[in-house]
Amino acid sequence: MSQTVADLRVERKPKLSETVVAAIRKQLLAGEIPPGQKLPTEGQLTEAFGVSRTVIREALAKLAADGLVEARQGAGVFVSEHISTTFGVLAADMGAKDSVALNVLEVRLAIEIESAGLAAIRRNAAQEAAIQEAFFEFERLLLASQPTGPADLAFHRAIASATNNPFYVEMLDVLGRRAIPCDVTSPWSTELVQSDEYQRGLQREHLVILNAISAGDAEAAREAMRTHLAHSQQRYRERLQARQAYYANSLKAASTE
Amino acid sequence: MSQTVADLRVERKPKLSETVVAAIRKQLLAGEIPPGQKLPTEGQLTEAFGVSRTVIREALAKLAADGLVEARQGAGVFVSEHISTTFGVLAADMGAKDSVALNVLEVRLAIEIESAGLAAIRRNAAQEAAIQEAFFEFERLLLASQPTGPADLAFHRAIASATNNPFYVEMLDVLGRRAIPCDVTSPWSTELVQSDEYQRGLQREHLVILNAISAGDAEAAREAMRTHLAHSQQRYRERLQARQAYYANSLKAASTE
DNA sequence: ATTATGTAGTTGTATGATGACTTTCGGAAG
DNA sequence: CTTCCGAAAGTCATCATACAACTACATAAT
Repeated sequence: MSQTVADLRVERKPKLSETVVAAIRKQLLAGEIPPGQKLPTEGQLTEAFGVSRTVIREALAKLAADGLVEARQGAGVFVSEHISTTFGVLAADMGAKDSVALNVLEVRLAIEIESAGLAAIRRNAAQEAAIQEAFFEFERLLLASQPTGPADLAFHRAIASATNNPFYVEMLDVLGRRAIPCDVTSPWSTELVQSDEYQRGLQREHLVILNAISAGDAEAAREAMRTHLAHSQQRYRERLQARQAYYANSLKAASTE
Repeated sequence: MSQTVADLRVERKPKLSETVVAAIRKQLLAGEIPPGQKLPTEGQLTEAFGVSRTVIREALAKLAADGLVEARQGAGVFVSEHISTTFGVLAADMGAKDSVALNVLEVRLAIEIESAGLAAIRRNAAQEAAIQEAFFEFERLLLASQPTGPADLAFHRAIASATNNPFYVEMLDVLGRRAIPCDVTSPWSTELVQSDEYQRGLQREHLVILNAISAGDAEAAREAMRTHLAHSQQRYRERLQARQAYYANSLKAASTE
């Protein structure tokens, strides 16, 4: 049997509750609702999201399982105390400075290396499918010459999700917002970032990670992720130097003019 | 009688779905349904447990969130393949808070492993001395039969500091506040934690880490830290179970009174 | 002022129905 | 006989509604 072809056919089914979970989680991590405060009632959320109360309840149950919120019968659903404060402080500290960005990237490296190893051990079929889907989405965008940044982020996020430890995802969300290797919105994102060769290299590294996770080899997955992020670090440094050189040149050009 | 103080006890309202979750989880742990196999349908479970489908669905959603099962629309609910490695099996009877603590501890594990590796490479003389100092301080306190918790924390903190990346220290502070393996202030910190043999084991593991960092061997440092924290995880689980047993006993004693 | 009580609001549970998807099985075509 | 196709049954996902249990707050009674 040729299962290779069948493996490529991975169509994911996003459950409604999952999208609601993602939306609410985003708001909670952004600190839009202070800890200890009461969330909107299930009825209000039902109207806001345009889904039935069943979906809302399932989403809230998932968030409660993750420890982000806790429901009290008759009173309401409340934001847990410890979570938001934990990550809110970190997020506040991370300014837009590049020196900070490099350090943050290094912390993110630690998180992702371990999450890759755990994902290799704990992933289930659906989670593995999600990782594959992100990989092929990257491939598709690359062939279509479209920005691949979101797919790259989705790839790493799917891996974190496959650890079945919600904190890895939250950490990645908080850290990733500051230091994304493929941030195409950055002002100094020149053709270097979007070059085909550059992104091909990314995909090669992604493939090694994907294979290791699929094979359930934690050690190999960690090592693959380590080299991948180490390379990302290197590329990031090069881009910083390139920008620095650019400024230096423009400065010199201005002085000679 | 002043029941207000006694309200702190674990007289929470057990939701029906939680009961069902515990029952199914126990069956899964017992291996009554082999991995990859299909669970009874929601309808069958409603009859078996005598509750509504709402409760069954919520219970299954919680189990799916823990990574124990996965539901495929139109097909059924199946036992996940990699059960033994997830935290779900540990969270059998413990509350949500303990489960969160274990997850946080796992994230801290990722941070510390990498920080050990970086410390081995980047440490300067003063930082290496600080690590050694913390190590010997632990030794001194141990011989003096005094609490070693602070020294243990200082040891890990010195390593994080030796990475020359301030975020590692900050990260450790934030996470450590939640789940400190050597929290002597905990009510369930019995003689198990303070036993000489227990702390001797800690020191042996510390020594391996210290040697690797001094030798500048990043790989060895990471591996040593990994085993150290993995053991800490194991000890933490045992203490949670011990506390659980303690509460069960006190409850039984209260009922016979 | 304090206590008791009621009332509205919220979450927890039950029930029924419908849509979407998967599997299975039988029949038709080759 | 084998292969392909489609109908049908089984199952989860979602929706809608209703009631029960509980909480918080306002109100009334002492």
